[in-house]
Amino acid sequence: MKLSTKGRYGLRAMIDLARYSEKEPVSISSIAMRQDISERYLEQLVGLLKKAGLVRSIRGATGGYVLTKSAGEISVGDVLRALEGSLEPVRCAAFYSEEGCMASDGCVTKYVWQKINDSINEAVDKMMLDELVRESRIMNPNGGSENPKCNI
Amino acid sequence: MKLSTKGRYGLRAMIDLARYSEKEPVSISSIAMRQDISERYLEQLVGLLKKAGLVRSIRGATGGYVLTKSAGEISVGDVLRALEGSLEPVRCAAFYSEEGCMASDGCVTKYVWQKINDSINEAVDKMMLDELVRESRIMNPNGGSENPKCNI
DNA sequence: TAAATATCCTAGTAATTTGCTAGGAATTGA
DNA sequence: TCAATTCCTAGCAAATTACTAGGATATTTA
Repeated sequence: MKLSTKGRYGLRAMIDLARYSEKEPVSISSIAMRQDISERYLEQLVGLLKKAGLVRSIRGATGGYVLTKSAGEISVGDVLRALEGSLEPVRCAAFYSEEGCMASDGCVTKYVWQKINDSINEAVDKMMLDELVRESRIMNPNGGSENPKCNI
Repeated sequence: MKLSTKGRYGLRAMIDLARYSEKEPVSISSIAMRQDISERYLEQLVGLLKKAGLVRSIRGATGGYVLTKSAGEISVGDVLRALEGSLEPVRCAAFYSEEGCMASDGCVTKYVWQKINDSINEAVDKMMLDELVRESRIMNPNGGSENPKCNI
């Protein structure tokens, strides 16, 4: 039940991007430097955020990325699902996904997975990015990593 | 953010065990047959449940396993944590676990991981095993797998 | 007492997933 | 033109997962 580095790094990157993209587009390299994430790997993560429509890219020199919506309209859930694919604990946990399961009715544990799925989604969908950006400015006024010395 | 087969199979096994161990100990092989799980693999899973103190073993012929407490006193959370180790989405999400992280204060995302962790634990800790056993008897009165034809 | 049925313990291992690195093409501002 | 950027795909080592396997130990029953 662990989040991968995609989710962990990607959320940090997104907070950073939200924080620094108000005046001008933010480049991958600047996020990578501040957040201490491999530039090449981060490229791929931001690619996922773009594919999900959370960020927009500006190509060429002085290019970079900006949010497509305000930080107050983007939830942690939006970000994590864009990066991790889905947060459901089991491949059949979302009520709409019958993917590969013939049980549908006779399955007792499916009820459990759905409850877990619902509670995760509820938690992540009520945390919005602007709140985390505010937090970041307070905790780390001079900029830099959202989690200094974090080796997790 | 997926549960492994340990958690998935293990919870099914535990529901089965709770359902059939009222009169006599339940053997690994009978659970394995009903739930269609590899006997040898299931041995290991039940070993984890025993180590966590949720079941007690009776060795020798006619032996098997029984619950150490009533099914109403065992939560889904107890079972899943016994099997998966911890349900925290990131290794620093539980407020007590500073494991490997030097950030403690300056970390913005930790707040997010804690919220997710709390919501997962709240969900799994309020579902008790007896409820699932009741559900199982209704859905599947003749016994057999908790999730027939489930290939997940 | 021997056989059958259990749990118990540890090691090995193939397949999958993760967490990157690498190369290079395309775009754009100065 | 050139430097800085995004964009796209492939490859790959390390870790993890999901088992299988072998065999020791305990207990009941014939």
